[in-house]
Amino acid sequence: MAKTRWLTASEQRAWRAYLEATTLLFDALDRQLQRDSTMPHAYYEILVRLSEAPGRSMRMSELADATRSSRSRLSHAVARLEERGWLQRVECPTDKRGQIAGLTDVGFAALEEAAPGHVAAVRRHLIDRLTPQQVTQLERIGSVVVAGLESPECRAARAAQAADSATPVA
Amino acid sequence: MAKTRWLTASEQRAWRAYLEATTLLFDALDRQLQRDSTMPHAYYEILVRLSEAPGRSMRMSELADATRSSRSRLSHAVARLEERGWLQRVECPTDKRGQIAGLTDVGFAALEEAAPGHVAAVRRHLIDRLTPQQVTQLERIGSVVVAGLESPECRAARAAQAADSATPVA
DNA sequence: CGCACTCAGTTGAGCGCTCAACTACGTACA
DNA sequence: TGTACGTAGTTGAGCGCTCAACTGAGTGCG
Repeated sequence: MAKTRWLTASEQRAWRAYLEATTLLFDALDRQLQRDSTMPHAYYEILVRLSEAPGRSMRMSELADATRSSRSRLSHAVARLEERGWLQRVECPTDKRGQIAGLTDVGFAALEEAAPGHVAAVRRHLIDRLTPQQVTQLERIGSVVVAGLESPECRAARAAQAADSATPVA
Repeated sequence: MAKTRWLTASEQRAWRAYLEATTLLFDALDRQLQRDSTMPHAYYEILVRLSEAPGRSMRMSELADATRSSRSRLSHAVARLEERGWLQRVECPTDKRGQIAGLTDVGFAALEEAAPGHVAAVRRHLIDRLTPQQVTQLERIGSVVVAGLESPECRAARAAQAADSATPVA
């Protein structure tokens, strides 16, 4: 193991600014959605992705990938959303292991009601505070980071838990 | 209520890239810390702030501000950390309402052991993927957002819950 | 002083998330 | 065809966080 490369002063300023901004921002957005629309942000994301999908429905694993969610998280979340009547699960006709989650009309209405307030909050706290250049910079930075975390070695690391337990002795 | 100003295409790309990057990144960092050092990132932050404070100790509310945490969250977290023997709470001599949280030697040792792996992960997934210009851009963007969310009206909104319940009739 | 108000911090219920284990179906290959 | 492995999704225990309510100490003012 090599000697630790600590962050330089400017790297640390950047990391902390990003960390604090994100903590405050996500907390604020979650609070707004929970207060005005009784859902956490993760649920909102699920509704958005489904609303954009053809037939307003998707396979569970596609939906998990689209929302950057673990399968377990999605499974719990969809169960709760189904209890509310916002989603519905049906079996996949071509693969009996599969489930297809579909947005109901009630769920779509809930999304339509939640969206304006949420978008306003995203603007107020983030987008409208940035210059157009900064908006572009943020997109580039985000894309680079996503690409890195989606690379084969990282996906493997995320699945490692499963791999470990599936390899009892060697 | 004015008509909703939806995000433009480029704003939406930026917001989603940032959102996805942050979701993946924070999940990865949390997993790494939990796996290698048995603590969530929020606990790590508490240890870091205390380790940097004079006497390795701070008032609870200062610590809450420094970590961008709610008082409730901090209170729960400090209780858990105290159970592990990493922190210790003592009464404030000048204000009997106050508590001072101090890092123990065991807690400091836990931080020293966790830090290299965590910093390496921050580098691997974020800092080392960015150009020096992007590091600077990220700092500027983060600072602007933090400033906005720390402004009077936003602090008020965060405290509104307390204010509401403290005003039974009006 | 006495009373109302504010501030510091804690508490417990409820909920979403993680982890690990599990079921059940699909696939490859001898 | 059988067996071993991979894939899709679910489940429950445990834990951290939020919200609201609470205790108890400081503060302002008649």
